[in-house]
Amino acid sequence: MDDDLDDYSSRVLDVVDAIPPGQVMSYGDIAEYLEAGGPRQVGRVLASYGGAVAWWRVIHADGTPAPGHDAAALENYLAEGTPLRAAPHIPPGRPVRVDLRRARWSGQR
DNA sequence: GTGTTGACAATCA
DNA sequence: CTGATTGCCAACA
Repeated sequence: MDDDLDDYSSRVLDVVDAIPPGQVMSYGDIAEYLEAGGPRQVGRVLASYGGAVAWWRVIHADGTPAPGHDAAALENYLAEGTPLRAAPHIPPGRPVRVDLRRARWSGQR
């Protein structure tokens, strides 16, 4: 089955896929959780193979979603019930911000 | 082998 | 809050 991915990439995708709805993890958190690589490596993996996982559940340490489709991420957050730190009416030019205070998932809870 | 780039993070101004 | 700077780690030319 899908052993085409590297060991590290497979692990990252596994963690992202393990994030429950309504929760999110920052790139650095995933790297720390895996005790390997760094936030940049996690971003690289998602940029290459993230199309198979809920990449919108992986965001920056500031609470801002990844580029490419921030609007899609917002739709997902509203659908999943992710704690956002902004009104449902987001005017253009306003970066979406997730309430990491509550949405941060420690891989265990 | 060296230099640059990148879906990052933390600190300082 | 925004912008600039530095550090970290791996992939890529």
